[in-house]
Amino acid sequence: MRPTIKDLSKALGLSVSTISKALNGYEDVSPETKELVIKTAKDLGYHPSSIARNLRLKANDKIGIIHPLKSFESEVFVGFFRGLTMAAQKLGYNLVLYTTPFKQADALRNICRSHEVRGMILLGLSLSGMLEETIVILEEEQLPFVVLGHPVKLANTQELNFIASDNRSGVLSAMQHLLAQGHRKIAYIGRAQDRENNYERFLAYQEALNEAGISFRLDLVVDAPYHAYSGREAMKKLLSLEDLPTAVLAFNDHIAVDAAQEVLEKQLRIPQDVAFVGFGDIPYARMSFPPMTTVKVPLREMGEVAVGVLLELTLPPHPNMSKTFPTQLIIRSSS
Amino acid sequence: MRPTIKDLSKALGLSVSTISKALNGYEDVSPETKELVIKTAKDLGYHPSSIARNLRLKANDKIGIIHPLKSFESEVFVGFFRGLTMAAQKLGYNLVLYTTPFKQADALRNICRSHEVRGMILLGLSLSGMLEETIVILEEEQLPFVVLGHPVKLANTQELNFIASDNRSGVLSAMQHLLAQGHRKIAYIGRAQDRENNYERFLAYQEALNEAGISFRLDLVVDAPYHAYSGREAMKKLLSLEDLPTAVLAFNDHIAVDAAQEVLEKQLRIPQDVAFVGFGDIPYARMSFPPMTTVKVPLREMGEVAVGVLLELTLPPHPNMSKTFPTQLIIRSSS
DNA sequence: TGAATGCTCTAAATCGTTTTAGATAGCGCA
DNA sequence: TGCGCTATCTAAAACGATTTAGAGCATTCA
Repeated sequence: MRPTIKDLSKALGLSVSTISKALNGYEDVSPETKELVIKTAKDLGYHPSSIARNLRLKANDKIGIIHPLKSFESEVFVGFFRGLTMAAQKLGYNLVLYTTPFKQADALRNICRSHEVRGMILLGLSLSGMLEETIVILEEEQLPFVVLGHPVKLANTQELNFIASDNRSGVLSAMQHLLAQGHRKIAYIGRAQDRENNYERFLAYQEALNEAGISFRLDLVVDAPYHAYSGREAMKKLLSLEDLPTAVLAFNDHIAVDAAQEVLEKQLRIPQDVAFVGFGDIPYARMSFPPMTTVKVPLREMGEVAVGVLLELTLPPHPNMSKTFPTQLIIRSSS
Repeated sequence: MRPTIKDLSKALGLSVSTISKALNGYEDVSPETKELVIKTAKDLGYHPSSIARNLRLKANDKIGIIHPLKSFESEVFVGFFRGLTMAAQKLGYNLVLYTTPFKQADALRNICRSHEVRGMILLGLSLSGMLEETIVILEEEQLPFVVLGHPVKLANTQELNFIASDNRSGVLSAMQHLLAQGHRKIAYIGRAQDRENNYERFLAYQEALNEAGISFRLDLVVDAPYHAYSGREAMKKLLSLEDLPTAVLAFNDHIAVDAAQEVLEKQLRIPQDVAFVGFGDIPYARMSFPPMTTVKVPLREMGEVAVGVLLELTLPPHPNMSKTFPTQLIIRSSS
């Protein structure tokens, strides 16, 4: 069995409290004792039990992440994770992954009350419809949390803290890029009916068309559900039109790269026949052929900031700390 | 403040121990009392503190993962994470991410002794040279662990448990595929000097050449260090040779796709001028252009099995449980 | 000399559970 | 009536730390 503070106390003939104080830098321990305790602790290989400490202090060095099972399917989420781990590592915290769906409905309450994490970061819950439910519980339990990845505006809740990208300006810059190249028939592949990122990007697409005096064509908007081949399927629909688009703006890079594949296989050229712009700048946007023009979203930075904001939330007072990150158009050879 | 078991005890006029027993299905509590306690617990929103339980029971529902900061850069690791989260979720465990490098050298000892995880899964530590050091500590602390992703054979340690892919048969099948197409000048891009996966794959490459009666050409082997563009750089070297290779076997898909890009930009055709085979079958092997022929490694399954093996290790006795997973050649249009 | 002060140290409570050992009461039976 | 048995409940210790309140002792000052 590993030595506890009691073993150390016995070994030195000192009280448990003196040991604890010596180890935690209290003033009322003589320098000699302090030194002796530290040395003996090292010799015996003593390390305090973080579980016991947490119980006593109601504190901990962990940050929870609530995320759906499929998080690791998406390069975007992986980008967030990159930032989350970096920030956590830098600040001395560890990440605990709580993968939804939870077994029981109140497993989350359990976690909240057990003081095992300092707060929660919510990732990708909106797709599975878990977001609202989760937020209600977290607010009731008064556990700080941050929503990472998209804007969120809910009725019946306090003001929420979220970390999102500036979808509007991102799409506008992408559209301006395409418009400047003379494109007038620009298709959009992505969900139009959803909320959050989907909605904001689609809205901005329409706004850009409007601004340019181009009338919106419903047949140039194709829905792309969340699965691996939705880009190709959408592109097939677009290529079957009478009046073909000359450019495609996709909701994300994954869809864009997938759609581009379909175009290449049909022996069409990119960007001469169809130009492409994605969204996100995931690593493979650059690895794809041709390299994909895209709107860069600072995924890693957003993850890092999420951790920072969460930790600030743990120290009241905390005004709303939502942050929207600027995006940047990265022009590659697909457009 | 959240209700504790004491609050419940006061509210019901029953002793703390009765509450605890009622909630934990003991036999010496009357059915009526049991029902009442459960109902009241629900009404008051009582949930036991997992921290306190863990302290008392010296148990927990967490599995630790020690991994380098750059894990999320690699699709291979992300594939492992996919399996890890799936298995953990299914079995009711949560994952705790310990991102190396640790602050202090003995932070790991700390974790081991605090009983905060049931065991550790080691991911990608060999690259940073942390593997041996970590293993020594884990063995000293007697915390069960599993190495995921590559074979490992260390001196001075007990027999280790690892989860790896069958590199040899994977490379042999890839080489047979290329040889069957008549390729004789097959290049290899990857690290030849390293241990583990690198070494095994390179060895199998040589073995296949040997078997086919083709003499090994040193100029057809190009080192590819671990960074984003190493595939392109290696390919540049290969394309500057007098006697060009007609096929390329890459250490992994990332390198293969990157190298293929270079070929395409030089206006060469794939697979007519140069055929490609990767290793791993990460998602973008299929998304790349042209879709990449590759050796599929069951990343997700390996992650799942790692969790299973680790949990078995926590219940003695445990013989060596290393597992090597079969691979599968997936032929796409790059070859 | 006596009181006050300062320096170390310790006892004991506490965090929220689980579990062992024992208490109490009711009941049947001789 | 008294004994033993069963069914139900409780007291208290334990897990491993931190922290408050106070004890003991030497020194200093009036």
